[in-house]
Amino acid sequence: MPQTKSFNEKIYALLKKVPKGKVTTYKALAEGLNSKAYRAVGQAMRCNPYAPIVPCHRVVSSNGTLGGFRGTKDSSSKEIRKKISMLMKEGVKIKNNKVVEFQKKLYYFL
DNA sequence: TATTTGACCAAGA
DNA sequence: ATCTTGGCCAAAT
Repeated sequence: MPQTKSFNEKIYALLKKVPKGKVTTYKALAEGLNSKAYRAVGQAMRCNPYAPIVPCHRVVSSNGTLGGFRGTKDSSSKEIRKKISMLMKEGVKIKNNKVVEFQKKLYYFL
């Protein structure tokens, strides 16, 4: 049986697997897929092309930053701000655009 | 089919 | 510390 699902779909599946209150990084997702397509991951999340089933707000950069579009360093985007609020509500605190103890809240796929 | 892009990462200056 | 460069991969055009 060939893999009918694209990489993107796998990413969504993995992201869906992440429990709330936890975060993951593009890298971790890629690694979970046995690939290094950090970029492809972000590219896929670019706009949740698949549905609200993909909690992109739970995805952060390897640096612990929100990642968020390369210019969104000050949470300019309201969407991002909203995501931050959601994370805070779930237990993930954000400080200075960075996840507090992000490494501790990181969800490991491996 | 080829080129461009993109919410990345790591290292170098 | 910030900025630039190179590299990586897949999806979109």
